[in-house]
Amino acid sequence: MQNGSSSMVSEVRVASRDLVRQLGLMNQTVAGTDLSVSAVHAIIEINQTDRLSSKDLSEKLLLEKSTVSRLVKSLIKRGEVCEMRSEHDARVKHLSLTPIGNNTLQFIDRFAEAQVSTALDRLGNDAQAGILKGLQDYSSALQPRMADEMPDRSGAAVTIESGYSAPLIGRVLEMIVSHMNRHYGFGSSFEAKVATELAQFIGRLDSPQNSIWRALRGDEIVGSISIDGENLENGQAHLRWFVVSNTIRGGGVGGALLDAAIEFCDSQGYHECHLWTVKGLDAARSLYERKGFVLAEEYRGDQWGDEVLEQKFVRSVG
Amino acid sequence: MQNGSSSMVSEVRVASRDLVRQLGLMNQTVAGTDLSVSAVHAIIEINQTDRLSSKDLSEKLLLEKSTVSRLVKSLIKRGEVCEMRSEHDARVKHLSLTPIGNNTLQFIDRFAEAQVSTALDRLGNDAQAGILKGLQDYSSALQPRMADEMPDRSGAAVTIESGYSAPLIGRVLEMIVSHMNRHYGFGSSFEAKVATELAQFIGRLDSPQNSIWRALRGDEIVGSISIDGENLENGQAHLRWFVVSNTIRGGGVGGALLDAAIEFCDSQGYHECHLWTVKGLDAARSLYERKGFVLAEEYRGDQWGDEVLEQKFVRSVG
DNA sequence: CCATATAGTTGTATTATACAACTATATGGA
DNA sequence: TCCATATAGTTGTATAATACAACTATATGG
Repeated sequence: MQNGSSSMVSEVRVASRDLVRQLGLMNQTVAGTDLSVSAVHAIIEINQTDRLSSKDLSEKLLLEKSTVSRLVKSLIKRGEVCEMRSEHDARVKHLSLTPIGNNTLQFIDRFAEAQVSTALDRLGNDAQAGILKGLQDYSSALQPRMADEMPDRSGAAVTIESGYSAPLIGRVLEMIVSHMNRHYGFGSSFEAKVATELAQFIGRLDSPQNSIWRALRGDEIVGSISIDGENLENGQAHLRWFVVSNTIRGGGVGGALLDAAIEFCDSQGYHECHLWTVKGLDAARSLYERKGFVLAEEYRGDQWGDEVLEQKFVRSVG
Repeated sequence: MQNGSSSMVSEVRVASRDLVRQLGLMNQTVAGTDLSVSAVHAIIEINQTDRLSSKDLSEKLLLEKSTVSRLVKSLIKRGEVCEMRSEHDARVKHLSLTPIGNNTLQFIDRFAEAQVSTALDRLGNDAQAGILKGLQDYSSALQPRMADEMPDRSGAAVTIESGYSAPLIGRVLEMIVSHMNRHYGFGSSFEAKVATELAQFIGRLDSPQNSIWRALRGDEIVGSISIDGENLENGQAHLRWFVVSNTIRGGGVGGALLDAAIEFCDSQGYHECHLWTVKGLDAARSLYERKGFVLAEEYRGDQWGDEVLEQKFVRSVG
């Protein structure tokens, strides 16, 4: 497992910050227009995709749907965009640019093209190609990858088993703690806390309210998830210690673990299943939301040691 | 003069947009925090520079001073930043991070480092280096360059002369029209308009209210500027047709032309000098502001043909 | 000494983002 | 077929950010 070197990472960050400033991304208006970044992106996307809906736009811009709804409304008011109700689904509206919107798009294109080509003209062809490749590699590498969307490089089959097998506690600790240490600097007190609670939980596995699953690649434990039915109020399950090894890419391991946990909750008749995570783990969030979890709360908390921005997700049954 | 190819430019733009979205730059909060992009940048800068003032910060972030003042005020209120009045200048306050601010900085660093290294780890060392170099090249190439800050590649001396010499109208037209065509798509009607007005103005050069200057490199006209004293109200001069050739880099040609025009205005007793420009020409804007021009108005206008976002700058004497 | 410049603050206006609740329409299982 | 639930989009609400302009306090140089 190779890490980008600390100096390389720092320098990428410096360059990224510089780009943000040069491109005016902190300013209220961009591209020589009186439009925001989001509005400029929206206009470009609306032009590029036939029959684009607000939902599509929200997904492309990675913005919340109400934000997009208001953005579209504002652009319609300016005369830049018009909408037409879909013939197939009366809820959906297809967005397109008006002639005014097309004028604005042309202006934006000229402005941006001039800006970029002015920059590129200062450099030779090799450097230009390097810029393009670097930007493309970086942006695609930044894409959140859901565990079950990436091809498994090892090619070995992974199975999901319920119950304990050695060295489950150690493996779970290793995977969780190395991740949290790397991302949040959590150290020994964090690991001690998790170990104590997990060990205590394993001692409670004989209770039908609790269960644990492990993902196995051969004999190797590469993932785990637990449902603790004794930790919250009656009728509420606590999804805990959900982790997939960094060596796993794809194969749907995370999704399968989550499915197993959810099926257990439903068959046990839990009304709700709660989990806590740290803001920013977008891949995990996507997976939770796909499985019916909804963000219930967000706060600064220290349940994992140091203070982080915590999110609580809840999946409710009826 | 080589242009970045149209396809190359488009692809750089696509990748840039994608980066904006992946990095969450359109979102209200970033880096797993409840802070804005600007606040995160501010915290990082305050940590990096001893005795940083608000003015310094405003220059680094490329944000307006009142925005920075409020941003700092907000961070102080949150307990992240403290300020200390300078011993040398009672107006200046030096900013530093509090222990709370340092905690936040550490969180941001970990978050960003994990994000970047997660992305970089997906790629080999060559691609990582390519990303870094591409980002660095692009951001530095995007830096606005003032004409008089860039070394003159030709090495030949440029002189400023007043009055007309052939083919002044043609050269001014060529420089202005190719620039505006490239940046804004202005075409034949624009050129006809400029030619008519410039030719008419040359016919008015015998009036002591008007004057024109040209920058000469040998016999070649590489820049020009005009003051039209009959175009606005009494006491107001109209600075028109200011242009420097793309082949000129540095040598202070733009500044020298502007100085000549300003000296003329002052000696003629004009109370004000007005000029119009297009929003987004940051290099020109810097130069104007350095010479005492102040943004007076900004609006959508079409004085140059197609509709653009126009800015009017005014330099007042007493 | 004083007109002017400068660093920073405040007045004012506008706008953008997101959580939550709501409305209208679609869907699929009983 | 019906109805509980899901979905696309809108609105309520709150908060915060950005910038032009005017102001206050301090510095500067003729």
